[in-house]
Amino acid sequence: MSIGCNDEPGMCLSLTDLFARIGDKWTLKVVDALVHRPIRYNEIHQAVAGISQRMLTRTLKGLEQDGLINRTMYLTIPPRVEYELTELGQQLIVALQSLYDWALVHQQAMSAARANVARTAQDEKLPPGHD
Amino acid sequence: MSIGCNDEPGMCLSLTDLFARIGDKWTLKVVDALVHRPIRYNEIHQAVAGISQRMLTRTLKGLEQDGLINRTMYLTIPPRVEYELTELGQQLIVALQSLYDWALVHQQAMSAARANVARTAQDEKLPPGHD
DNA sequence: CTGTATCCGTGCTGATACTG
DNA sequence: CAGTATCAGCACGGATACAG
Repeated sequence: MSIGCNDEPGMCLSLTDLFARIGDKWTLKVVDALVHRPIRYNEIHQAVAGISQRMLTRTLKGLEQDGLINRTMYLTIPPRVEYELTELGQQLIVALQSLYDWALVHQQAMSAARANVARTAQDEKLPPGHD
Repeated sequence: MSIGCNDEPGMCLSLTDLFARIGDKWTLKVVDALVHRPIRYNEIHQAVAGISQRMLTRTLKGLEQDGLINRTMYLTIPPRVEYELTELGQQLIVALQSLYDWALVHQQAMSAARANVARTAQDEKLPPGHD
């Protein structure tokens, strides 16, 4: 059982590198916006709350570079650009599912642990034996 | 098929939040160092190439807060502190496995796509039709 | 509509020095 | 050995203005 992030150089590039690529602030959300069907630039912009044009364009470019999405441009007036997941992109979604499932089940445990630590830290700050 | 990052607020917190927690520069590598057995601070420091004391301590604290690892301190001289994965942490490793498998299979495709794009970009910069 | 270009603040990170 | 404290650099991301 290992995820091989400190083994040989070749192994390290896999998970760590994948996270470096899709683990940023927006990529996952943008990908999620494309899950169901091809979708236009502005639609993504609306679907992904809070993203700026700059970041949306950057994220889409990155995903396109990695072969996870396709960009299709229609030279109409006004112009129209659609983005869709490639086969590779769809398979990534599938691979992410198990992690998603884990997160659904265990995020509560993580939050609880975090809250517990926070509470303990609070206690430490109280004057000892002030009863 | 969805990873629910733009759905209701409750869903969005799962995968995105998980990535926010373990998707940073070091967490995965530190976790990987703990996979096999309890391990001491300095051992991790050596196992995870390039990490600074500051980042190692921070990362360990974060993992401990999330309930993914346990810290055990032995008040010997010199002091000795061991870190180990909790049940939760070990289950996370399992969940990461499928993503790891995917990465192993497809990172080549992603790299290829990236290289292809880079080459295309090069072509665009060349003077057209100069034989 | 679909981007690009620029500026700028913030936060992450590494380096270094210090402590129990 | 196992951290903590402080500072400085830089990359990331946001806001805004502009372009095809």
